Amino acid sequence: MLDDRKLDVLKAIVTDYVSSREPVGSKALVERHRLDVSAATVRNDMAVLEEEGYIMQPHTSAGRIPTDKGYRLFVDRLAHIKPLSPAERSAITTYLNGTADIDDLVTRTVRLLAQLTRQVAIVQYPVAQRTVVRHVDLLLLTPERLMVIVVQSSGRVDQTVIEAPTVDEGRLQALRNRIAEAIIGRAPAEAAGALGGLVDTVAPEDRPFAGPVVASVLEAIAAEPAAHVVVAGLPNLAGSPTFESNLMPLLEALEEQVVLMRLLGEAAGDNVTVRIGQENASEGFGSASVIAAGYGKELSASLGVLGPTRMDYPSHIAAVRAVARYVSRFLSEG
Amino acid sequence: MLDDRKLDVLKAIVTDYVSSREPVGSKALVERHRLDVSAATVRNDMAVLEEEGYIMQPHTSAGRIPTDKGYRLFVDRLAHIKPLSPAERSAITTYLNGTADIDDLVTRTVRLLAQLTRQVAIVQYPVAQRTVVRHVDLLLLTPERLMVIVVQSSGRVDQTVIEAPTVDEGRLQALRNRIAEAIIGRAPAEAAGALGGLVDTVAPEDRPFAGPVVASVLEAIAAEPAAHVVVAGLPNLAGSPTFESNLMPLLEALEEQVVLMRLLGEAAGDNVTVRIGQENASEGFGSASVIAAGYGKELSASLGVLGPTRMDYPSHIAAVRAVARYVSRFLSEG
DNA sequence: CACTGGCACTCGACCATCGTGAGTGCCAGC
DNA sequence: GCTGGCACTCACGATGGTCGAGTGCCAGTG
Repeated sequence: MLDDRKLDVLKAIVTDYVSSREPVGSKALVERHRLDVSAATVRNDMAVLEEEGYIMQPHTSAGRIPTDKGYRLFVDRLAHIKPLSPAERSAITTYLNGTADIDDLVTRTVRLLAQLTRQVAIVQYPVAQRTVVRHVDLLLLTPERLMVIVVQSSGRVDQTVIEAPTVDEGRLQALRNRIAEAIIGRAPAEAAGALGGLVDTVAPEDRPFAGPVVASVLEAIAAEPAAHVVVAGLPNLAGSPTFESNLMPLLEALEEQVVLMRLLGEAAGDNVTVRIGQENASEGFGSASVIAAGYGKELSASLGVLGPTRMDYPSHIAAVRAVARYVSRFLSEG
Repeated sequence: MLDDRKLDVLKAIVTDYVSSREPVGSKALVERHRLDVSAATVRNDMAVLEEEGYIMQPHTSAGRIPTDKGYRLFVDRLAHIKPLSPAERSAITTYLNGTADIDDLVTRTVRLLAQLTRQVAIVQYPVAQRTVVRHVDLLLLTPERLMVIVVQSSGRVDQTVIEAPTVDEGRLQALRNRIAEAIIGRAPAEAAGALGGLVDTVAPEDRPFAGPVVASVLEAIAAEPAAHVVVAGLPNLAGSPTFESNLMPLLEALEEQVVLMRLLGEAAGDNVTVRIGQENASEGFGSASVIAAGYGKELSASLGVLGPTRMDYPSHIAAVRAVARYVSRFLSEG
């Protein structure tokens, strides 16, 4: 159905359209690519490609532009991932070296991606896959207020201030020790179970303060770390004529954490996934593509870039993959 | 120079232009406002106002629009702050009630402001004005790694994991107690001073691990909490023709924390400050106005909204002030 | 049979022209 | 000092015509 030359034509159309942003015609095509056939022949091929739904005309007597299906074929079979330039490679290392903590890492990563691809970058905060409770502290702030601190192996620290009836330091520490004994070294789910019966076993006179304390510990280990997402490179949207016309709904969507999460989707390992145009589950992203990859291992999540369907897939796929790998290495090395 | 009627005319021009977004002419003015004079008279007044630099014509034979100077006069002398509607008032309370922590408070506040004003909202994370060290904990994770936890009265918790030579629990706790004694209840600056000489007084054999521990405590209390700023309501920019033409530099600027901080400026107490057009220090915000207010007391910072110079000052000033006050109350009540 | 050159046709982009009307400044009169 | 009247200006939108890139089709050729 599609012989090699037709595939070449499609490939040429995609690359030309991506770089010129304008519908590409048969004549320009034979000039810019060594196709070794005449424009008329290319026209015939284009007619077939159009019939099959890989390309389309924005209006009669204009050049052709790729459809979602065309891009898909291009990404799956025609594009070979373009290795990063040395400059880009070194940008990644210099940008990420000297990272202080997770917050910093995420911030730097999202900026890096936005800069490398000149698209909108999206990075999800890594969430711990396995974590255990490592430390519990009860701390008298004032006679009526105490702070509950729970530290997990993931590095997560929850602290809550609660009101509680007056209690002396000794009984407080006794309670702390009992709680610590029950949950330290355990995963949140187990720990919650172990805490369940604990209140019943404390002396009745201690229950008024033990109750709230245990409750807040439970809350700390139960609370799903809010899956958090950060975005950078929004200015790059404004440069793209594709989006400029109706920026508003897009910007709106990009302020919604939920939408962003869905866009990144599930990413397994550091495989790069590409979602083109209508393939995106979310409303309003019909003319956008997302290139995403997972990163990290025990601490893991997704990152990616979003741009117009007319984007430079070979380069951007390489960039996303490289950044994901680098961040993974960074996380596992501490 | 400017009699009452001229001021009335200016006021009418500002309000009409804000609501209609179109240059306003003399005829429309007398029709929509009870000025009790003819259009010709208004034209004379407008000529004076233009001469004085309060209004201008985008082109000959078009209506007039206010200049920065005109808006300034309007804000300072003509506008009376419009009380919030009951709906808005209740929106504030329902939106902010049920706030869990500082993070949550900031996120909700910025969204609330964006929604109330339909402009870009900017909220700075509150930073502690006065804080004292409240708690120090040294925690053996593995024989070679220990976690240092420092809690300050601001609610801030720093935890760091450091590598240290093997040490037993007893000597570790002894060190903890000495550190605690030296710094608990003190402000960071004093505490740092008190810690300075401490290493010299520990037994020489303990120094290998005492050194790093003290260093990390110092770091925890020294580190300025990064002044952090969040933004919401960017979609509202896209709706405004003022900005739509050159969105890109604006979006770029709004991704820079430093720029945002400068835009909010120093806000004293909960006084509302208004910066109109060129009054903004930052480049590229010549056609934008910022309404900002401080909030909070011990924990304090600034918040505000950014929009086109052509914005509804009376309402937005009211909204910013109300939100700032509400958030302040929220913070002081715990 | 696939490819090519030629040709008529289509249709959006671009440009110049022109009428319209809102809005102005000025002036004489009340 | 205010008003009505009047001539003038100029952005805006509609109209229409030209231009050219690009197409589809067809007959001819190796």
